[in-house]
Amino acid sequence: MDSVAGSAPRELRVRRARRMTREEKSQFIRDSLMSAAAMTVGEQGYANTMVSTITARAKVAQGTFYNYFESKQALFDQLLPELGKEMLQFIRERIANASTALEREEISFKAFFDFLKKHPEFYRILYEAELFAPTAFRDHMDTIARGYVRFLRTAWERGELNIKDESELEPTGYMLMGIRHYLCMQYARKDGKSVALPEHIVEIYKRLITDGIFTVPETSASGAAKARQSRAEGGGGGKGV
Amino acid sequence: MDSVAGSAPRELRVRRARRMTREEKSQFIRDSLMSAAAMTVGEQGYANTMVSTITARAKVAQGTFYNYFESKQALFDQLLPELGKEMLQFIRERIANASTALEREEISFKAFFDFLKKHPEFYRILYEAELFAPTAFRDHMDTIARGYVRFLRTAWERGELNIKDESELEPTGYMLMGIRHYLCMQYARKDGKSVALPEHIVEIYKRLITDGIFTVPETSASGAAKARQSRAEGGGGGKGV
Amino acid sequence: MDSVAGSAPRELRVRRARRMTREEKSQFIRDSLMSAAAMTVGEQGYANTMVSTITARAKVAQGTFYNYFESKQALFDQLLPELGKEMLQFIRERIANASTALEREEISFKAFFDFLKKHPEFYRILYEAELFAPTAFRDHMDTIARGYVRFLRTAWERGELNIKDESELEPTGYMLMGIRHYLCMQYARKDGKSVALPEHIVEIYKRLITDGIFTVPETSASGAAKARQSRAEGGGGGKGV
Amino acid sequence: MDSVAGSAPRELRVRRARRMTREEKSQFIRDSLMSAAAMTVGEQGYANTMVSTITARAKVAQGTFYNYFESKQALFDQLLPELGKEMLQFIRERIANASTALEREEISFKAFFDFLKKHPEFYRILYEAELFAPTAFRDHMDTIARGYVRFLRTAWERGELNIKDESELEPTGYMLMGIRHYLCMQYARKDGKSVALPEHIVEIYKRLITDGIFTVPETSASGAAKARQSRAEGGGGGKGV
DNA sequence: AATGAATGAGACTTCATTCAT
DNA sequence: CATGAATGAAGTCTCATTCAT
Repeated sequence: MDSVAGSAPRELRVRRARRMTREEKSQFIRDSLMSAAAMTVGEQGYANTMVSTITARAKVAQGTFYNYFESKQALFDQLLPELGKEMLQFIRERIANASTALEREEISFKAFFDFLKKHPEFYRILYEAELFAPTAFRDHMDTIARGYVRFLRTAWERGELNIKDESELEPTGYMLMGIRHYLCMQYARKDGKSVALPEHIVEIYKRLITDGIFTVPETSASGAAKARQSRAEGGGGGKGV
Repeated sequence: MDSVAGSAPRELRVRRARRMTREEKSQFIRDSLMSAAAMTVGEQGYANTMVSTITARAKVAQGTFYNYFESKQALFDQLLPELGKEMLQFIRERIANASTALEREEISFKAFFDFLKKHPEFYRILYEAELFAPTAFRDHMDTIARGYVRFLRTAWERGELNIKDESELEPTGYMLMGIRHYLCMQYARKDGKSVALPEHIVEIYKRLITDGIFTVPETSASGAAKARQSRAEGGGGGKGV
Repeated sequence: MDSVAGSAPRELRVRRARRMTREEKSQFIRDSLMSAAAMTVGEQGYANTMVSTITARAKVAQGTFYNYFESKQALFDQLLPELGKEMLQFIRERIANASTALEREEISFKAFFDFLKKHPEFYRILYEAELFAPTAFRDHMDTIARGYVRFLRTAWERGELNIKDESELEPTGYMLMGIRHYLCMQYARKDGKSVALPEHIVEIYKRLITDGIFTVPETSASGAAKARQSRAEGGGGGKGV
Repeated sequence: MDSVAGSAPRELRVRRARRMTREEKSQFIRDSLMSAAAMTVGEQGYANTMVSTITARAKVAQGTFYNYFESKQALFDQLLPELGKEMLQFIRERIANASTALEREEISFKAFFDFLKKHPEFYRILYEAELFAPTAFRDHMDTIARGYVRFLRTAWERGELNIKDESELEPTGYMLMGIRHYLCMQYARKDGKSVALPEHIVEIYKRLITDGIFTVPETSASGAAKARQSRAEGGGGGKGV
């Protein structure tokens, strides 16, 4: 399947239907079902997605569904993995030529939202999976987290990270994932549909992950605090001194 | 109601039932229903929570439910607001004597997880509400975000924040909310139940919000980058270089 | 009870409540319930009349209902008899000074519709009773029919009726009742509410009961036919010859 | 469908079930449901007819019901139209060779009761529809009334009617309908079941619609009155003078 | 394999009646 | 007696899954 929810050239395919081998046809139906399910879940959520809706959309009979999937749940369990793989591939291609860790994270961050724009259904498929396809959700989160850990470890070894211990890598990854989710929820959705993330949100994201948010209070009088203080002066923008 | 889902000393109360006035009894039943609903949603999620389960748990007849709530959905819509208010109160009491913004955020952060430990059902009630009580969810999120904005603005005016423009306050709030959610999801849940957040996670959280994660690359050669560089030297801990 | 559904001077009575004896109060509540039931049935029909609606309207508690009536059905069973008696009384007063049978029937006919205008709820109370208070309905119909039989017999003995045998009296009564019902249904109802019967309908009614509808065909060549023929000529109005 | 409520040779059909095509089977089930509903409504009334009763009687699962009808109400709304059409067809066939208007009305009148004997359930289906399928009821009544108007107009144009103005046609139709209903109610029902209408009732009906009931009093001294007087003498049967 | 109708468990909700105060 | 909340039986409808063709 090229794309779970891709609005593939159905007509073309249908016209060729006669020439399809048995296996091709079988594959085509499976894809149709997955695609129909993805679109429906994207629009209505898992809870409101009925087998009858999926099959109607895929233009097959209800019974056919059960020739391809054990149950509705079985399909749900495959939805996120398939689309998730696509997403990872999509992002991977973008970050290929990033030089620094920060740059890479920025590209990845943007790519995520670009993917979402291309696959608006992904938002619900992903975030509702915690409830309706918990295993798939866990796997996906693990995969993403592992990816982060790998990436962060490399960066850390190059001194590009404010991190002391290896054990901080995973939590850091989850924090970044949480940020992504919430910025997505708040700034990349409109009337239940995915839209592009405003550019300035990207900037704010960048600042958080580079500069943090809070300045360390004077009282601690640490070297770090001093450095931060100087940074605040240099960077300007602080309201008072 | 002391607590929506408080596993109050039911037996004791029941024994006193005879002395309850009508109004007290009415209040008691409403509380029982809310409490039963909260517990059930906390354990099974909104989707698997049936009126019959709630009433069985509250030890009343099914019909009684509808003397107190218009519909199952009506109760669902009240679940998060009630518990959410409690949570806010709980946190507010803790942050009363925080001096700096950072300290305040830390206390608030910890308090959230303490509340969760006390009310393990809150996790699902809160995060599944996006699906099953969308209005309540939105309201809650707005409330929290507004709280953050207020708090952050004050901090910002005191120069305790790395923020240039007021418009960054809200996104910043959402990012912090996202972090909280994901740390909660990953580190404060065990077998579907809420557990305490490990102490070291708090530390990592603190670092992120103060120092950020990534160091700015040399190439940009900005003042901020320099400062950061010096900080990295002073603070030590960077593995490489 | 002066009137089942009479919009009696409630306020007045309430003001006097303190002076009511126990029995008066009891009577007042019963009347209120009957009245509330009558209005509700008149507006919504028996099927949609709930005990809670009745008691709310009568401004008493639900439980009070069962101090006055065995069950909802028991009240339903009394509704038609009470209002039916009123109707009969109302009509009886009007026909007191009719001289001929025809005149009497006309007055009675008109009085029925006048009563209906005064008690719009009577339509449903009466005609839905066939379903929801069958015994009361049967009794009512029997009563009306007996009244007709008595009246018709007298008229017949005076030679004012085209009837050969006593056994025709009852069916004749029922036919008149059916006519009344259907003219009522079709011409004295507007948007589910009772309205006045147009005057010309009364005229048509009169003609039917005096002249019949159909002229007897020539072929029978009976004396009656001849007479009728002459009547047709005299009365004019036949379109052709 | 041959007949909505026809107690068709089910067993025979079932034995043939294997040979039924899908469409036939589908039609068979729909018929079974309609038939079961008709019988049940005929016996118990709309109010006491439950989906479970219908499906049990039709020997299908409850869910099957909803493959054929949107809701219970939807079926109710179709019950009268379907059976009503049958009734009209039944009557139409009978009146084909009536020569005079009076004869035609007599045949139609009798045919109605014959139909009722064949379809005892029709009584409740028809007359309870005013409450439980109001639109269908109104439509049916309109149809019947229009039929009457058409028929009466023709008769009137041939001079077979005692009517002066076209506007009297419709009310006349309704009066005849009302008579039919009440004679049916009183004389063609026994223990809630439809039975044949006694022959002498037909005679009484005929007299009413030809001769009317009341004789016009002398005082008016009109030609019509005189004619009627002579008729009364000629026809004999008046009890005395 | 495709079809699409049949199945039936199970959820929500209503409301007459009961009952403790 | 009045109150009004509690009760629970009963009914409608949904939809995942099965099954005969």
